Amino acid sequence: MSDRNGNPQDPDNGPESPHRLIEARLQKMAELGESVELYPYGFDRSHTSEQMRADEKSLTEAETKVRYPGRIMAKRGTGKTLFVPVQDERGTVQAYFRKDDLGDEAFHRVQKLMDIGDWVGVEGKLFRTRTGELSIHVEDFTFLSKAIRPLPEKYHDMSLENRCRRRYLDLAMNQESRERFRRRSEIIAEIRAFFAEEEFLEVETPVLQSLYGGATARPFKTHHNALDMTLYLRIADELYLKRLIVGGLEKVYEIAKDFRNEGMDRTHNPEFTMLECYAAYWDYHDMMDLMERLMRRLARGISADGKLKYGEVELDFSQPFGRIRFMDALQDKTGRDLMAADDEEVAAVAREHGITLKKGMGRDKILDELFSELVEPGLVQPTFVMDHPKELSPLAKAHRETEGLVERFEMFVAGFELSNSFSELNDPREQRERFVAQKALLEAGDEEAQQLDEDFLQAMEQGMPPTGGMGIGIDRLVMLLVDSNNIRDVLLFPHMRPEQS
RNA sequence: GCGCCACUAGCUCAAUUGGCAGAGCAACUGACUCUUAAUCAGUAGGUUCGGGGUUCGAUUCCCUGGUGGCGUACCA
Repeated sequence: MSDRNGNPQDPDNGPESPHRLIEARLQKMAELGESVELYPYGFDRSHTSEQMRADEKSLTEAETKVRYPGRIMAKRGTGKTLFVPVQDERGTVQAYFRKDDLGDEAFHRVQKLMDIGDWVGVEGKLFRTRTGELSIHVEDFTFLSKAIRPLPEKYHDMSLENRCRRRYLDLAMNQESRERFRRRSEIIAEIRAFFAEEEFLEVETPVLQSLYGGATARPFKTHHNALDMTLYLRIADELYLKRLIVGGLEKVYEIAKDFRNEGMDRTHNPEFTMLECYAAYWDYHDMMDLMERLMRRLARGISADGKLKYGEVELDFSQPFGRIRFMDALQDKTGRDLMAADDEEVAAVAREHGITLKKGMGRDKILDELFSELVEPGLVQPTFVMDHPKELSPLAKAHRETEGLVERFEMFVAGFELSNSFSELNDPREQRERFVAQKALLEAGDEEAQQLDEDFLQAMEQGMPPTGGMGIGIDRLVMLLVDSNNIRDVLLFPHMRPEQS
C-alpha cells in the first residue's frame, strides 16, 4: 500500500481533507440525497443471483418480476442504455437500464450519481441480452447504500497484503475468496455434525488462565485489573477437558482459539483454531480410527472417491491410512537402530545428517529433529506416526509394551502435521513426576516447558478413567481441504502488524 | 530472531548510466439505445513509505526507521 504512511493523498486522512475521489462521491451523495434515501433500512429480495440462474427458464417464461439487491461492480453505458453487473454473495446478474423506460431524472440518477461499489436493489423481468448475458430489465430501482471510497481495480489481483489487511475488499472483489470462507464454515459445521454423531459433547473452557499448560509453547500474558493478577491466554484446552473426563463427562470436545507467542509464517498464526477431543475408556488406537473416519468423511464431502488434489499431489483418503512407528521410520532413513543407540550415537547420527545440535538438546529432542528433517517431508499420503519418545510428551501415557516410549500418534499429510493424540496419562503419581521434571526445565530457562498445575493434579488424583485424547489444527485442515498453501488464505483476519505513520 | 528482495497516482504496475515521474483500470467532461476489461474524444490526479546523507541534480546511490514478500529458525 502506498498510503500506509498517511501522506496527504491518503483517503484515510479523514473529513478535514477528503481525497479527490472521495470528494467526487460526496458531491454525488449531496445531489442524490435531495431525491432519495441514501441509507434505507432494508430491501425485500425475491431472488438471489443463484436462484435466478437456477430457475431462469420458469422465471423468464412466466415473466416474473424479480427484486434483486447487490453491489455495483461495473458500469457500461451506451448513451441511453446502461449495463450494470450487480453482485450478491454467490454471483452476479446484470441490470439493464434504459432511459426510455425510466425517464430522464431516474436515468440520470443511475448514470451519473450511482458509483461502482454502491449497493442497489433492482426490480424487473429476467431476460438474456443478445450476447447471452443473464440480465434484469430494470423497471424500478432503489439505492441501498452509497460507497464513498472506490473499489480496487477489477482486472488485477490485489496484493496479498491488501487482501489480508482489507479483507472486505478481497471478499468484495473475489468470488473465490467468498467461496473459500464459505467452505471453511461448512467444513467446521461438518466436523461438529461428525462429533455429534459420535456422541461427543461440545463444551467451552476458559481462554484466560492463571496457569497455562497442555502444550509446549510460549504464552501471551495479560492482566486482570480487579484481581491484580497475571493471566495467560490459553495455549491448549487439554487440562480443562481432562478435568471434565474426571468429572464423568465421557466424550467431550471443543473447537476454540489457542494463542501461542511464537513466530508467524505460512502455516502459523499467533491465534489459531484447535479442536481437542477426549473420550473415556479409549486409547490412541481408538483415536486413530476416529481420525480416519473424520478425514474420510470430510474428503468425501469434497470428492466422492475420497481423493483430493493438494497442490501438485493427489491425496487419497479412501484407503486405510499408513501407520508407522516413530523409531522404525527413523531406522528406515538412517539405517541405524536408534532405539538401542546411546546419547552419543544419536548425536553422531544427527550430525551426519547435517543437524546442528544446540546446548540443552536432550536425546529425545534430537530424535525429534531428525524426524522432522528426514521423515516428515516424505509423509505425503495420510499417515499415522506412532509411539514417540517419552520426554517430548509429558501428558502421554507410557507405552504398554516398550520402555522409553509413549502411546502417541501424529497424523501427517502433505508433509505437515494435522493432528496429535495420546493415550492420556492418568496416573497422578507419574503425572506429578513429569510435571516436576518439566518444572526443572522451566527453571533452567526453557520458556516452553510446562508449569506444574496443582489443581489439575488434584483433579487427576480424584481418579481419571483411561482416556484417549486428540488435537486437530483446524486451520491446517481447512488449508488441506481447500487446496491452499498459506494459512492467511483460510483466516478471515490473519494477524498483521499495525500500519504506522 | 536472522538473511535476501520490494515499497512510485485510489488499485495493478512502468521509468535506460543519477538528468522533464508514465500507462491501464477507477475518477471527471462530452458522444453513443444490447454492452460485458464496452468504445471514441478530452481533463484532472504524485511528499516516488518516513527521516537523514552524497551530488549541480536522487524514484535511482549511501545510512536509518517502518511495512510487506520469500527463505531460514522455533512452533501446530
